[in-house]
Amino acid sequence: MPASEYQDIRKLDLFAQMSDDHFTSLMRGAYVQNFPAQIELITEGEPSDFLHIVISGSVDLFSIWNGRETSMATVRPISTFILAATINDAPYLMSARTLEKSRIALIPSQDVRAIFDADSNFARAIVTELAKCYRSVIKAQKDLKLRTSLERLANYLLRKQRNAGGGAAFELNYEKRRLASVLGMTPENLSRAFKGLQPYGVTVTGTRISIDNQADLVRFAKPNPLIDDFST
Amino acid sequence: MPASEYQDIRKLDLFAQMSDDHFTSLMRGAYVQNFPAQIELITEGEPSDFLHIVISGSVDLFSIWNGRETSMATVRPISTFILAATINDAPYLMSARTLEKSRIALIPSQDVRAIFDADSNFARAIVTELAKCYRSVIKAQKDLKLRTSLERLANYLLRKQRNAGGGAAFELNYEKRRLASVLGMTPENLSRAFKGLQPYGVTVTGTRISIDNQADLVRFAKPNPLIDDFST
DNA sequence: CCGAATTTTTGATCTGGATCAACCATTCGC
DNA sequence: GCGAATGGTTGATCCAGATCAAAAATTCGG
Repeated sequence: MPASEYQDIRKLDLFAQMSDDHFTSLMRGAYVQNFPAQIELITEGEPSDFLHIVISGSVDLFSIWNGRETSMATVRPISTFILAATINDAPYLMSARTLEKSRIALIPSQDVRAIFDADSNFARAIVTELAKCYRSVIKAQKDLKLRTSLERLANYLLRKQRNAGGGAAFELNYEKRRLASVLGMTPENLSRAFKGLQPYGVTVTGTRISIDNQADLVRFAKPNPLIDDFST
Repeated sequence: MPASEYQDIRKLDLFAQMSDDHFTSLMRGAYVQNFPAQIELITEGEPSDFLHIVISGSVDLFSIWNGRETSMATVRPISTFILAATINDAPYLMSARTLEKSRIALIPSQDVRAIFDADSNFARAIVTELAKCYRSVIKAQKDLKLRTSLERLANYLLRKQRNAGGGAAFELNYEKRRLASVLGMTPENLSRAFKGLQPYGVTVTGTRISIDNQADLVRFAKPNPLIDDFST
């Protein structure tokens, strides 16, 4: 692994406080890889051999039962996924695929468990991360159960806008059918939903979104930190 | 706190392995209270001052947005709730209210965080518990998103049957309206769903369920360990 | 650049489950 | 034991979103 990347990982909340020794031994078995879009990284039911960390890009966690598929969550940089399975040495509950070109770090699960027991700062950080993951799932569930698809899209656009820098126009960086899946709806309904947001000043040109009337859209979307704020 | 309850709490996975000293000091700041039905215990958005443990009765975790309310989970004895908020010292994401007369233990969150740092067995137990909670939420979400209400009920009955010893007949120990809420449907639809399972050999007499054709019901329900097995 | 494959959009229809409104069946307080 | 409250069932209607079908737009391999 390149030294610069090594330092980048070291800076993550998860690893920042642990001892040098432990960090080094954790990284000895780790590697970082680039993946194109639409690559299946893990499959539900398999044993959890590696803790995954999204360095850049984004990953869709999804699940299949009886021929039906549903998207469960999106993981964005910089965050781990399948931490719970790693910790409990249990099979993955979800499959994961890249939504776009992504850079992923993989750390052997047994190393994570071993160092967890040896380094209390690392243990503390794991707990914080796990609690964060738990809370984001709850937020996603609230988004899904309390909002219509139109409201979900409106709030998604506002979040996206914010982490694109806050300007009126920004790029949607994946295909609309993927976005539909992420938002828990069909491509047809996403298309209709975009039309439904026109009265609130949203214009769509290909993958470019423009929010022409911020106040109106916010009034309609009613964003709420207990659903939309990923930092808490 | 009565000695028997003290022992019950001590037996929880979360507290079983920690030192006597630390357990005692954790309990010193704790108190136990009886609440009537329909009392709001916590409100989403508030800071998480106490870790809650349901000793008897049951508690509904729910959330409200824009005038709409949805039930997120039901907590039954003996288990904790809002552990993630306690650990991260973050605001509650859900509100909680008693469904029936309930006895609840409250442990100051700052004590939990302090002992977490001092007792590594407790830290380990917290992580395991948190990972378990995370995985149950994921399973519940898969149950909800991938299955129809009829399929959810069928799988619920099979799980319940297994817990009750595996015999063909067993008692439903919930009121049906509570069961409906747990399964994420209205009482009306639960009633219809029970009728819908008759062709698969399910008969209902009051709160007594009888599964007359196990193979048929299993073939319809398609239970899956990655959704229905609460132990992993 | 061109034709084919893939997305996206639009329109029509269907469906699972919610809601509303009655009507039975228990349970409970007096 | 009786009326009232609560819980459960049944039927009718409604709605968000899925599905199906087909046209329009875009992307991509050669």
